Amino acid sequence: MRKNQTAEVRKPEILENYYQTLIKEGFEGASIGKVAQRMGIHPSLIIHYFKTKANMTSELVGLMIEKYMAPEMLQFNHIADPEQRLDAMIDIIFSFEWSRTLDPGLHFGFYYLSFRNPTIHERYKEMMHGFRDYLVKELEQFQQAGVVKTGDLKKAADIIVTLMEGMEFHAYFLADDKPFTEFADYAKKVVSAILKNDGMPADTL
Amino acid sequence: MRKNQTAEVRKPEILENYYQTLIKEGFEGASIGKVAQRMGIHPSLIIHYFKTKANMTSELVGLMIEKYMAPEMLQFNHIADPEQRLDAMIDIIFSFEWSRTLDPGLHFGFYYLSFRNPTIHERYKEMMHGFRDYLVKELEQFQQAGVVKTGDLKKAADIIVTLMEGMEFHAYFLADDKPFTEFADYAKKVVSAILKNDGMPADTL
DNA sequence: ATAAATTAAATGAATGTTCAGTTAATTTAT
DNA sequence: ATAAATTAACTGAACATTCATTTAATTTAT
Repeated sequence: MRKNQTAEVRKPEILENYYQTLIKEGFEGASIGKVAQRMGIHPSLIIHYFKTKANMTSELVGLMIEKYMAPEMLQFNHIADPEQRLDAMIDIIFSFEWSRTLDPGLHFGFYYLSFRNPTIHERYKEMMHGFRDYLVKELEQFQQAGVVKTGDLKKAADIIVTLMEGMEFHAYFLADDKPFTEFADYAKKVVSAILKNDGMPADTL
Repeated sequence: MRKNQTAEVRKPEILENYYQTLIKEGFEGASIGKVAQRMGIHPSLIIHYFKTKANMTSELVGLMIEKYMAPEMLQFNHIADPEQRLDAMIDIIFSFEWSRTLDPGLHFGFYYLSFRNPTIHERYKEMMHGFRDYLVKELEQFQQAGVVKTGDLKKAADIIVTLMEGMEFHAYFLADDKPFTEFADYAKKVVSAILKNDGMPADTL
């Protein structure tokens, strides 16, 4: 058996296998031993790199944030017309594919973990804030272009993120056999109405 | 020495202590031993009543659903004016107190559990459907009274439940130090606009 | 007396972590 | 350029715990 892998290669490799193990076994079922088994290495090697399981979990969140924050999907600079561009953005945010950027099961798992693990709570907050702030920045441009008319961009962005996260909840607990798009389309209409302010009185707050 | 209790008393007593242990220790930390210790009884007594830990967890969800489905808060038959009654209902659903009917940490925990435990998934789905259907029924009355003008009551109810659940997410990941009511008020405006249909184009779906 | 409530003791499996030692790669000194 | 020194990757075995569960015995209420 040969060795040779630098830490730079091994650590992400372990994290990737941890991620897959978490998807397969859940947080209760995912152990260092199983990750090691899956990789054909010794459990203590994982400890060697991460010291503790908690560290490894924390570093995994870091990796996930990177993935989440490099949104290849969210690129529509090729669309010239502002309204079309706005619609394209909303389309993507409420698309099935976008909702599956992260494994929904794990996503909920980390939510829950946040309630007892301050480090993960902080990291997840950063992730959500990052996306919200990105939205606000985008909305500002749409506002200048006259497409977005609502006044409180931050609250509008908050509603978008909240509804976006709610899509997964809805799909899992309320949608039954209905396709994802059905309710997502409705949510998109709501968001459009808020942003474009078609008699939407949300500004009269 | 401790007194003998009948199963009818013991079982809910154990479930209540399991609930509290879950809040304190989380799903990873809550063991039969800790529940027993907390009650001053022997761990095997818990097994005697529930056979397995999974059974106990499943029965706990049943108890929680009962609590959730007997909403003492949601009683406003004393309000005669339909619009005032509708507003009162929305006020309660988006209130801090309502959001804390169940411990939010546990709530998320059971969400996550649902992804790997079909029984709990089914029960939680029932719970959510139950609340959604209750809302639809209420909305029908408001519709007949002319207060609610939107056409698709089911989708409207879905949005309400989704936003309601989203409130907890928002409070925990986006709100920072802002009071719960600030964003909740905004969400209420959105919901009102959807229901009362002030130029809200969600119906043109 | 009998059945249910409760405890006692024990089991086996799985866990994260430690520690000592081995092997390969890299750096340093000559 | 090469041997020695050092660092890093890696393994193996053992650890101390904790866990859910089983079986058997004992207490208590009726």
